[in-house]
Amino acid sequence: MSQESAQTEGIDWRVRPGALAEPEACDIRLEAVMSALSEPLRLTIVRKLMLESDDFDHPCGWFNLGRPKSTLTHHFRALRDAGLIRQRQYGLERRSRLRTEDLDERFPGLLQLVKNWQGRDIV
Amino acid sequence: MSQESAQTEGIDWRVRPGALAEPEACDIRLEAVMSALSEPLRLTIVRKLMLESDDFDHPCGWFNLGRPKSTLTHHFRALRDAGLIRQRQYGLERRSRLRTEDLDERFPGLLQLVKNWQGRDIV
DNA sequence: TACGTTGTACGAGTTTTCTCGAACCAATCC
DNA sequence: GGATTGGTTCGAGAAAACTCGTACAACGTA
Repeated sequence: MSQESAQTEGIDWRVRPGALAEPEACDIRLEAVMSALSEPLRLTIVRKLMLESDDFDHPCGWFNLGRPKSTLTHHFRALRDAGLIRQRQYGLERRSRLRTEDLDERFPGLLQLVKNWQGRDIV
Repeated sequence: MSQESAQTEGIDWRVRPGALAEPEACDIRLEAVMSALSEPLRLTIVRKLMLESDDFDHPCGWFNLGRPKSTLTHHFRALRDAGLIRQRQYGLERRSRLRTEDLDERFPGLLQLVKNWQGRDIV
């Protein structure tokens, strides 16, 4: 899914300027969400967004994940493609936020599972 | 994890005769569960067990999945290793049932997500 | 004993995912 | 302009997952 083709896929970039391509809420698939959350690093990201974000958007650096930038790009893209996070361009930074409303509506109870997760320390 | 070593891992085969090695309820990991459920065929299996099993155990053939036997072995083992199903040997058949109580206790709401799943038809 | 049934183990081929370096791009700031 | 910053893309290597054929084992039955 490219940003160029997103217009034809129903995403209105005039309403959410700077937003990167993502699936519509109704197109978020359970398999994709499960797959995205099967990775400890991505679980960490989602959980941190949920517990510490205070409704603001955060750039990748905020997460302190201790991995090279290209690795982070990979995982954030996986989360965005699966419909878990929304990313917007703010100047240099690409800020992420959890799609809480969409996920709660589509998969009620899912985020609570992530919230209760006790992962082994990765970082 | 082999059946031989399971005794030392805390599974008491005298209490659940014929049961194959599986993780204890408290050892079921969210990542593993998510990974197991990221596969449409396995989602299908779990959902079918949940909706149609009537509390009985079912052999692989019951599911009518239209895949070679070795493929099914692979997926059922993945589900068992992740802690989603329990398998017991009944003579020739290896019957599977969902670990509903364990899953509801450990990850409340998870099974409901699977229940609501609308997968594309695979079979 | 021979056969059909249910399922395992092994191995191979294919595909996907993860990881990360290197080069690069765009915005900001001195 | 030049350096810094936050991030992308590409490509490659390594690891994992999926699929399936083949061979095999155990059980029941004719």
